[in-house]
Amino acid sequence: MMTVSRVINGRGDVSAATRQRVLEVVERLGYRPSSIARGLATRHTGTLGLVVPDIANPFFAEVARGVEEGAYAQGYNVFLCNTDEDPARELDVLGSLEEKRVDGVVLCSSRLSDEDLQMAVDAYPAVVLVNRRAGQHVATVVVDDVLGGRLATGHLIGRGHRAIGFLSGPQGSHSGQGRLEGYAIEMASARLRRETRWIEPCGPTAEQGRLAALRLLRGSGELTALICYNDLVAVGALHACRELGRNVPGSVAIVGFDDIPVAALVTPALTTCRVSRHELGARAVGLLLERVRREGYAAGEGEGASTAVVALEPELVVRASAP
Amino acid sequence: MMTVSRVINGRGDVSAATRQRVLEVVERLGYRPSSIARGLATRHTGTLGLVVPDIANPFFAEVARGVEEGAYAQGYNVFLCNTDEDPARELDVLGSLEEKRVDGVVLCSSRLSDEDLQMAVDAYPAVVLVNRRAGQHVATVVVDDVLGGRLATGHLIGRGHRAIGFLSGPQGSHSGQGRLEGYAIEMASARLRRETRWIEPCGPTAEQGRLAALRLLRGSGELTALICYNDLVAVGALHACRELGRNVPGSVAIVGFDDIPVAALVTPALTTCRVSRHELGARAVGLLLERVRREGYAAGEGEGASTAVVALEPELVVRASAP
DNA sequence: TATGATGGCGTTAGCGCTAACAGCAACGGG
DNA sequence: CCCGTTGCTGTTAGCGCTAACGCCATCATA
Repeated sequence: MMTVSRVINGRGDVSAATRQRVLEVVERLGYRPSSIARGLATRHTGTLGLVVPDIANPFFAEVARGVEEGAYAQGYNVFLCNTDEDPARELDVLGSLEEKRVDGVVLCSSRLSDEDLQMAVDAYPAVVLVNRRAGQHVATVVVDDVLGGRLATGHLIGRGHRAIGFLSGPQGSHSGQGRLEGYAIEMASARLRRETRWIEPCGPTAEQGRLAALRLLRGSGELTALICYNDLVAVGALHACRELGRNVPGSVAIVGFDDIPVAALVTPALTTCRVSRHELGARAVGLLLERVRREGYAAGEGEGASTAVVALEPELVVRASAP
Repeated sequence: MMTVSRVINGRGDVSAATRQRVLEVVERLGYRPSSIARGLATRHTGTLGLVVPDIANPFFAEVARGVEEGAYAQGYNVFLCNTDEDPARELDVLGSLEEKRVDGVVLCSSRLSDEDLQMAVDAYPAVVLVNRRAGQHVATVVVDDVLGGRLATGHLIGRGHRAIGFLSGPQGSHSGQGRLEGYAIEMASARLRRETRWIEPCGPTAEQGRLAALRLLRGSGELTALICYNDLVAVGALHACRELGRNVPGSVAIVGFDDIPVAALVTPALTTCRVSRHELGARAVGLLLERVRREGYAAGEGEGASTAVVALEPELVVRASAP
């Protein structure tokens, strides 16, 4: 029995002959070692938790893909949990993952209060946060939204636009704030005028984007470009321009964010700011597994302390709506 | 220890006083029973496997959502696995799920050969197939594509169309075949002429849809309507019509399949045939848990034998492209 | 009063693995 | 010839839980 274990885990010394014999029997019996018995004995389960608001949201679906791929490559399986943006449910799934004794957790866009988040983080052997920060010493992967805002704004300024509007998305949105900040920075550094009325909050949907764009364009006819919170809002803005008889990009240039699939399919195709969501997930699971391994194999505080906070840089995809 | 177990699982007789005392201690210690130790003892892990080609594909993401929701509601956690449409990888993840001793598996669009599929199905306590059949006695949830094809075709016929083209998608596609069959049935029952050249296969992308639509419309100018394999192809057809100067829906009506998010956002908005992907997942996990429980609690062949094959009925969403 | 039939709780064993150590050959250097 | 060393394999104990049983009170029934 012990020898079998040694063969299967490839650890310890076993003669080639015995190894061969064991492998044959294993093959013949179709024997599969029980991961859960092993987990009980070793205190490592080879499982990770992935907590997202909603896997049906393409953003998180792609992140999940990145996470799963990385985990699979290293022999881990991942538990998928949806929180529905509900903090109570989030706590609940985190609890169930704890009972399942996962080796680590990737926690996306947590809606937990700072204290609850801290408690949750402490409860696990390893945690990586995505799109949410919690102090310097907890591993985190975020999108550099300020840079995104700067890229979009800088591109438009470079094309000669001076009066640039901003559909800033939901008031509480972290990414919206960051993008707006980038916009402000770039406008300021180009010494361009900024008007508060050029900034219009809106819901994150095409319809709400359309309405907000109508308000903005009617109220401030001088605008020649619009930066939109995300691509759905940008699509709404496109519809608004059509309604107002304003040509895109001739009369109004439009830039979106995220590069969702529709972005390339609407007419005119959207110029948009993208970050690889797949990479977001891949980096997160990379950080996580690094920590899991350190915890697992070298319990002695390795102190190799890799970067705890990774900020992914977005890039601008230039298409017809703002060439 | 045994009493604690009884309290936590709510089974067996425990006095109210003792229960209270146990619960207090559990609370104070922040004790979490180990799911894996329990799993080892009971041979039930409270975990399910979900195997999909690619979670980044919105179709499967929504199915996954349905599955996860149903599982969560019943206290199960789900392992997410991507196969990348690669049979070898599919076998591999199925193996790892087996080692994790999942209580059941939802297997989506399996690319396995019939024998491999059968072996995989036999290896688990419970399996439900989605979008793939494997004999009458293995539980399955599928989309009624024939009905979908009939709905799309019937709608067009009802609007007076007589010459209806069909962009039938990839040659090997199961759903494409079904939809085409529905088309044939409906055309026949309306005693309409059918031409082989009205049927044009194509890849499942917008670009390939565009090219196929160009071929079809140029070759058969008499067509007044196009049924498209899916919405992406339909978007391509829309572009093709624009290129050919043919108004949609005035000169050509277009119907797609799936109702992906773009469908409502393009102009004109797409008439399309939709089935709730969320429900697909929900039904699958429903069937699965039914079987898991039967296996688990009443080992005696309950023979309650609920329907093994569920076919979900699609519905037509009428929008501007084929009013 | 003897006789079950409970209700409440403890004991024992074992789920399937692995860590840690123990044993035993064979071998080479002193 | 002894002793350490290395290479291979077996033994023991225990990971944290629960199934199955056993034991003792208590209580209603014959």
